[in-house]
Amino acid sequence: MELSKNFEPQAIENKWYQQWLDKGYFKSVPDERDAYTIVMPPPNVTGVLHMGHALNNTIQDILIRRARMEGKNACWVPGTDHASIATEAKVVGMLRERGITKSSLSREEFLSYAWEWKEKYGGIILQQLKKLGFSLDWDRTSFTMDKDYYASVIKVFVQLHDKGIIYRGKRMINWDTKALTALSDEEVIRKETKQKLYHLQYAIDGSDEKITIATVRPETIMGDSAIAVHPDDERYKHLHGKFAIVPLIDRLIPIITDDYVTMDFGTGALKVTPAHDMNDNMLGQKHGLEVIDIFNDDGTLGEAAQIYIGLDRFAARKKIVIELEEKNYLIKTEEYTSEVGYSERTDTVVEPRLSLQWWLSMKEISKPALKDVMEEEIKFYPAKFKNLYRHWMENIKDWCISRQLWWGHRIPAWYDGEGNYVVAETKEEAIEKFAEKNIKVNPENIKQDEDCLDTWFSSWLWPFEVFKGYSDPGNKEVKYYYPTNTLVTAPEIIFFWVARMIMAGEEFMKEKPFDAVYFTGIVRDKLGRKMSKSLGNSPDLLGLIGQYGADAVRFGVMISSPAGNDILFDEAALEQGRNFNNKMWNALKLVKMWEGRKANSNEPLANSFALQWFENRLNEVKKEVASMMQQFRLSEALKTIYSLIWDDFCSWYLEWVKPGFEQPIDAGIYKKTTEFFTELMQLLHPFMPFVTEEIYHLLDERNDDLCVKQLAETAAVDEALLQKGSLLKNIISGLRDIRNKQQLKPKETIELFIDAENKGVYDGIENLLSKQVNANSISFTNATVADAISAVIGKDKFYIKTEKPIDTANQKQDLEKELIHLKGFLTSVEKKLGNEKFVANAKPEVLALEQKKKADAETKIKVIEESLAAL
RNA sequence: GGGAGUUUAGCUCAGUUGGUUUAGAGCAUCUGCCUUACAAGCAGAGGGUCACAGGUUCGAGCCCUGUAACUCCCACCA
Repeated sequence: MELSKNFEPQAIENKWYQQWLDKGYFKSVPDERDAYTIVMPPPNVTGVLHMGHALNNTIQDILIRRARMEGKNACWVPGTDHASIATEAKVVGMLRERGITKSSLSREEFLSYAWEWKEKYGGIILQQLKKLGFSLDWDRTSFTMDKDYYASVIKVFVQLHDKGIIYRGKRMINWDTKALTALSDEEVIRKETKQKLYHLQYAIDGSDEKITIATVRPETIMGDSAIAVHPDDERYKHLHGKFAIVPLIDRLIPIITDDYVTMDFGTGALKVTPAHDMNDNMLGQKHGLEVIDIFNDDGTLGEAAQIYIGLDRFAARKKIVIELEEKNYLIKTEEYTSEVGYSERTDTVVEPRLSLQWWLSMKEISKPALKDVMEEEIKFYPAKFKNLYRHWMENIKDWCISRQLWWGHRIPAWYDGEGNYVVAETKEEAIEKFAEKNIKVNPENIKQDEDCLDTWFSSWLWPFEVFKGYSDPGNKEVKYYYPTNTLVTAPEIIFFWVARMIMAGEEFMKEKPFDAVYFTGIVRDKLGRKMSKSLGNSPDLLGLIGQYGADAVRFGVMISSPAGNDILFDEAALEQGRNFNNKMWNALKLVKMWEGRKANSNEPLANSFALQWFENRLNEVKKEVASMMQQFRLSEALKTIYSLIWDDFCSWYLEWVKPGFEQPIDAGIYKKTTEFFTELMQLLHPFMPFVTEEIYHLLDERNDDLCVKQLAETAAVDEALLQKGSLLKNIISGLRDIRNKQQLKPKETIELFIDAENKGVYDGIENLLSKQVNANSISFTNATVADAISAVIGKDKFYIKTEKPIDTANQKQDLEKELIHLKGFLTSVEKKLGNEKFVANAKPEVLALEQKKKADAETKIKVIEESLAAL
């Protein structure tokens, strides 16, 4: 069979993925093996595949494929999140394009559009994930609004309400004036924003005096309920208990004192607007102030504002500033920068306002979850996120879980129209509950809450509810798969999701949801900028897969992704992956070329060192990789395998066993070589599944699939043999360097003389040495060889005779350089050994090592000095 | 304002309880090679007072103190 010049990923990716699916390798059912379970963080149904998904899921696939090859029952569960607010925004946008407004639709009509949208676009991202070869158990695909899942979310709400953990309350919330919904604190992004600090004069009632306050929100003065000053502030002491007059609307407000006020900020006088500021609200409660909400839901000014009614808050600000200035209330404007909260979804400035919402009390429910992580029942990789987690958990606030949206799980609260409500799964149950409370209701008047739940109130159940652990407690599946093994996710959602999953796991399963959390970095461009639509630096992933191949993309994101660090994405890494594919492909071509030329040679031992050395090297790396995988050092594991294949296998081993041009290869060596190749492919397979599967099948067409080939036990490593290999490689490189410096062409042969300290070291490697440095003879000697280039490598002295005249100057320079280095080194070692305290305190093995270093350096110096003298 | 992290070669990073050369890798660079698997390649080389200043120690990239720069998280100074 003729193999193509280069590896062609496009030709084989679909073939293998289809075969893996057809053979059901990714399917998992409980059995007697150990489970290895990962639930995929469900992407939003609005999502399209981007680098973050590629990174995140490649890591999961590596862990899952490795576990599968280790003989575990690997189960990786896919799914999508309904993404309440994000999806609703998309659907509203789609409707707008069709000329339909949400307000013109009934809830049912809107939801049918939303479902239509979800059916059409919601599965795209999962289809895209298949292109990267991810070994997900597709039969288990879940959705946070599947019928059963939906029912569980409702049940959870009722259960927590009955337990008193969920309550309804009017409190300050973050209001999104565009999406027209409340947001949780986590959905508010604080950004430094340039603003203006306006100094406004309020007249004092019954006096000619004025008091000046500073504010960044002059449009809220109509909502003012007081002016607060510090009780000890001498400037204002005479005003305590007096009233000020709000400009433009001439309302009287009291001047109150509170030590919350900072005397040296602004003017030391603060306008208090309890309806539109978290702190002012706190002050308002303390002092029993009136709450005047001057805004409509959409951020325009309402009736209560009295002026500029219907105008947007920012437009109103401009107009009011002009009016205040005209009427001499504005006396100063300062540039001022502070943090302003923006909605994560709509990027509009969040309006703090008092609102009746549903809340989840976090205090008790968070305790076991904090313990899990602090006591390492759940291990975080990297561990630094433990601190972050602890800090958040210890300062946790109640979670606002209601959203004024339709796309999501509708809150199971029922109102009788008379100001009473109950929480129940169905209307029927609600009627019963009303009855229990002795509230007479007319079933016709009972209305369900219009709001739905925060998206995260459903996804926090994900690790067990994908196995129906809540709806069908103790079922076979949840018992087998839960707790899951590893969660792989971005640190950005540690509070949104990770923390809450742990709480839900402990609350509903009485058990942690996973053993370990691996936090990936954020994918940035090569300049370190976050990937974003506006910067246009987000690469077209499907395009890159087409261009470089899925394996190269997987290689590229993994090689530049050390655990816990952000990854700087650079297409060069993909090129490296593609080149790696070709390297392996070409090695395969070489081996396949030998296939027809096998012969039983009488002298297979001639090459036995190469075999033994590589076998040990392979075992050594297998052990290293196993240990790195355990510690989630995936990037390092990949680098190690890469170097094993490229350097040790291709550059050294294959060159050592390679027969001469058109010469036969020993059958035993051929067999061993294909075995090594197979093991390499197996080791690499979790990282690069397609190319390895393809090569594996081409190595031997009788092979079953690599995807499910079980890893064998690793044999012990012979250190001495590895050391001998290193020595041989050093000598070869050293002699090649000399050949380079003497400008010897590859074809020009040399005669090699070795003045060896111990000739035995060269047993079994002489022929490899002569082959690799193109020597037509090797002799051992104890005398100086005339007219030869000399070099010291290791502890031995080498003489090279060639046809060409020797460049002595060059050689002398090299030796002298080496001598200076060695002498410097020797001095440092001697200094150490001359230090009594070192000799007294250092561990014996350290001392012995230093003594050995000294002796070695001394011999080398001696040998080099001899060589120099002979020049 | 509080907290965490980072700072090692041109770039991206290893460096695991302080002791294996006078600090390693990949990429990039330079030199020589179209050598019969691979020029998307081969062979070789150069490149770092480990951010800075002190300290502890026989010995510090690693431990301690301080400084600087950058990054991230949290927080109610209008």
